[in-house]
Amino acid sequence: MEESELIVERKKKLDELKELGIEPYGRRFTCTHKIADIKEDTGKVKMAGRIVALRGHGKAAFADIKDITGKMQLYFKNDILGEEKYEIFKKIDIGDFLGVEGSVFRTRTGELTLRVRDFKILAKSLRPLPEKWHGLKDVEIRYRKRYLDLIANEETPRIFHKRSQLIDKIREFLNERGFLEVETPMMQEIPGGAKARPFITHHQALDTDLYLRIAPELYLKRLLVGGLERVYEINRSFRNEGIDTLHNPEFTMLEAYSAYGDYQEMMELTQELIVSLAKEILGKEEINYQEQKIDLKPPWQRISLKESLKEYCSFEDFSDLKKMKKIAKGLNLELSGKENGFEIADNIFKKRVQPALINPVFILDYPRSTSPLAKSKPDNTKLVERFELFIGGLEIANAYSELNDPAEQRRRFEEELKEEREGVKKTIDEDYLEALEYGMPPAAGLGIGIDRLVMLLTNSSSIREVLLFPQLKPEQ
RNA sequence: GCGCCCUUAGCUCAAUCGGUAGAGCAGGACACUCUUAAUGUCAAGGUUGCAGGUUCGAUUCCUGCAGGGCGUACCA
Repeated sequence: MEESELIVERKKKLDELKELGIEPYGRRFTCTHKIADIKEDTGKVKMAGRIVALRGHGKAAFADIKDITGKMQLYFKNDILGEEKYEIFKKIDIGDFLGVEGSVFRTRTGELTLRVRDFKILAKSLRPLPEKWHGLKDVEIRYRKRYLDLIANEETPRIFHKRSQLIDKIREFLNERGFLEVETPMMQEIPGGAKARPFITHHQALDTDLYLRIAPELYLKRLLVGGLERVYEINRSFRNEGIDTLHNPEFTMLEAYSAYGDYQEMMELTQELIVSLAKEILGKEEINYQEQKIDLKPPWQRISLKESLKEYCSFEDFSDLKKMKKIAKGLNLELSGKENGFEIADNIFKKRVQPALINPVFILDYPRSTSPLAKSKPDNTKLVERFELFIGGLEIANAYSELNDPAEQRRRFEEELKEEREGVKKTIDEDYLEALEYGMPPAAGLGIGIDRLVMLLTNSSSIREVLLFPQLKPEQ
């Protein structure tokens, strides 16, 4: 590819600097201040950052320099820097990293400005930055070259600060309550804990196929067997499925398990956690998400799956296939005809009910057939003690009372085996069943999609906006 | 996977009922020692995503491909 004229120009300056004996890629520079800490009465200042704007005035110039804490104006003046230094300054481009030294003053217009007495080039930038005023809008470049997005769009670093803060607060919240953070295998012999298509990889030395985990669940519950009563993990899971605004092949999940609890306890914990996160990060209990106002004030509504379908679609009998198919048709749902009652109901739920769940709602009591790791309800073995949490129409959390009866668990796994699914290894995890046979305390388990929670708290419409490097097809 | 839409200068955007692309920013030259989207003057910058087709002529119309966006399906 032909090199752009803009790059040629910058390389020319690079060479000229080298000829003057200036190293354009500097070393350690010790700062006395970050930009945000600089005040009018701050004396001598040494700070570093990236030049983001230049305004020349013949024998003087203003520049804006940016560090992680903010932006400030620099004033370069011929008779302060000296002729020689000023000539070097003229070879500075927007995008260069500079270490500067000087004293603070206010300009005539009142702007806090650093009068530069000396500076060092810390890194020469060879490529032009995106436009200063409109930023970088091309979504593809924003995702592929996130570093440019971070430089050009103020909102982007803000999102990732919030994301980091959120995960921090989750850890704090759980640690305070006696949960132990653990790390369990991402490469698993039998991918369990969900029913998604896994990624396959191969270990050479062991000469065995391994699967990237689709969920950490079965390993975390082995830890309950081992007596670690409260454990959690915040890390990636991988699902080899379609990519859209809510799904990325690798995504971050919180899974937490609490011995001796049940899904009711988890509802309390989940509600408390999310409310406290909103308060800490946004400073309030109301959030705006995609033109919707969401009120997080507890207590949150709890309604069974059946009741929700009754309320929004006026039917409640999962065995009435005829009626459900009619409703599905009315909603323009494409059905293959092979779906069972719940699958149709689930489709109807997703199309009709879920988008209406703006304020937080716990949907309770799912059919046993779709929840092979959940404990049945004592009064109705067709249903399990499970909830999903919806906020802003997004599925945010999934939790249940954990099934700890090994014989029942085996029957559920066997039921599951009957369902064909392409690309999913159909193997019963005997090791897990063995662990249950040693005895696992009754427990509550919770999974929260961290990416979606971040979407909610940053008002992002796509999961890609909250992932630094979302998955895209390779170029070309 | 399917459907619809998008792709023009480094960036942000114009334009063409088919007649050969224009501006701002950035970059270059000159001027300018308090500007802040600095200013003024001048010059430069493009295989209009890629490959074909129709046409005297395609950036525009058509087909295919690539990448992206949105929707839909899979993701219990």
